Amino acid sequence: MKSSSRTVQKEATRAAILQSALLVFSERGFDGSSTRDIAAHAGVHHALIKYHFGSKDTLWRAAVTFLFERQAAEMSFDMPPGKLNTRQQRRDYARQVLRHYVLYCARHPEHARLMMQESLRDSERLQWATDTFIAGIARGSERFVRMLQREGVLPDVSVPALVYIIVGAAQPFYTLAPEVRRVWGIDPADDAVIAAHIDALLAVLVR
Amino acid sequence: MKSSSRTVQKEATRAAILQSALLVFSERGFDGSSTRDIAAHAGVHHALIKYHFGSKDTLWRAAVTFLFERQAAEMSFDMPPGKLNTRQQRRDYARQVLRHYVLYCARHPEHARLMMQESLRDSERLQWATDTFIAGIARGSERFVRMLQREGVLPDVSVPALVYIIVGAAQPFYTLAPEVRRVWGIDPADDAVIAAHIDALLAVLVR
DNA sequence: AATTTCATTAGCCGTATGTATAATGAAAAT
DNA sequence: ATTTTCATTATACATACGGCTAATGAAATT
Repeated sequence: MKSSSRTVQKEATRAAILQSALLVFSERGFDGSSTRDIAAHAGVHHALIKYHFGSKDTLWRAAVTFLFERQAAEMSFDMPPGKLNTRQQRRDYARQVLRHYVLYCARHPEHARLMMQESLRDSERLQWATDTFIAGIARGSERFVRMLQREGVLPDVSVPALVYIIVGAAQPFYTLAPEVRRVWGIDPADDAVIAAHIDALLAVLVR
Repeated sequence: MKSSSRTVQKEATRAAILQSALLVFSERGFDGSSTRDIAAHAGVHHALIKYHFGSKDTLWRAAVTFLFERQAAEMSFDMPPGKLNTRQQRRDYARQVLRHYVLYCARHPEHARLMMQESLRDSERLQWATDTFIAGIARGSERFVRMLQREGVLPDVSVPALVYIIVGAAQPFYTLAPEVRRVWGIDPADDAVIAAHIDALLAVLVR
């Protein structure tokens, strides 16, 4: 565990580039982002991107990996063991999971922004992201939705459609925050606005 | 009304460029799209973009104008006059409007794709689009939602949140079609899949 | 104190970009 | 038949891009 002055600075530089990449990639997409912009935003020379990440493509993959690992760390879809016996308990659990998911979307809108950019068209990057992260999450979402369907919390309709309805109800309000601000004059980063959105989402989805 | 051989060909070229721009802009975003790509995809020389549209920026505005004018032509939020007296009539009207909106999203996924790309960050283009088109549509959506709230069809919660929940429930299933295909193995362009999505959306939203 | 390591920077290369101007040639007008 | 119009193409230009190599210099090691 070496933590020399140089090593610390190196990690700081790497982290700064990664954070800058998250922001730029999520707002401009892969093709619209330039490594020079990302480097400038991080306050370093653009050659450091090759040094720390190898290439623009590898940097993108590192950014996506960071996003999904953070999501896995902040979100936990695991059911509390043996505590989901009654229907009311499962409904409360559903509410809690949805609430946490919306809060994650609100706190980290760049996650959905970046992935959305890549999911608009098929590409090798999308294939890698789906194989590596999204497919597993989708399987978890499917189990979650089916459980709620068994309890009558969600209607007994197409599961993929329901998953995208839930995700679509949660994400766009924050990913499209610039539009929301302009059109509605409210700020999706405001805690009160987030609370109102959670209320609305739970009122619509959970019954 | 002149329709000489040259004029006809000119309009055909203009239309080909516009359609190509819709596709490329919607998949790659403004910064990620190149006028040479758009021209090549339309099978014409890239200098014709300047000739017909002036600049890349003006071409983008022309594409957006085309999208919203087509939406206005294909969608009609106007209520059938004097036919919305009973609560059941209004509920059926809500179902019909939502059904048509989902069908529009399914038929023309490039519309939401293109606008989404631009709504991820604030820009002069977003400001122009909101002022010119989106603000008016938002006001119509607000009236629509409030009407459904009065009827008890939608819960009495934040209107902007509800609008984005509805739009988010309808759009992403089609804008993110490449992801849906990879992750779920179904095709959101398939009529049966669309019908299932509409059923799911109405079951969740309209009560 | 001398040497080595290595994170960072400077700068080049081939290509791609948006835009502008001149050239072309077939259709339209005379 | 000749001239004019104008949609289209060819070409040029300055800038920006991703990727790469060499230079730098301060920290780490000897």
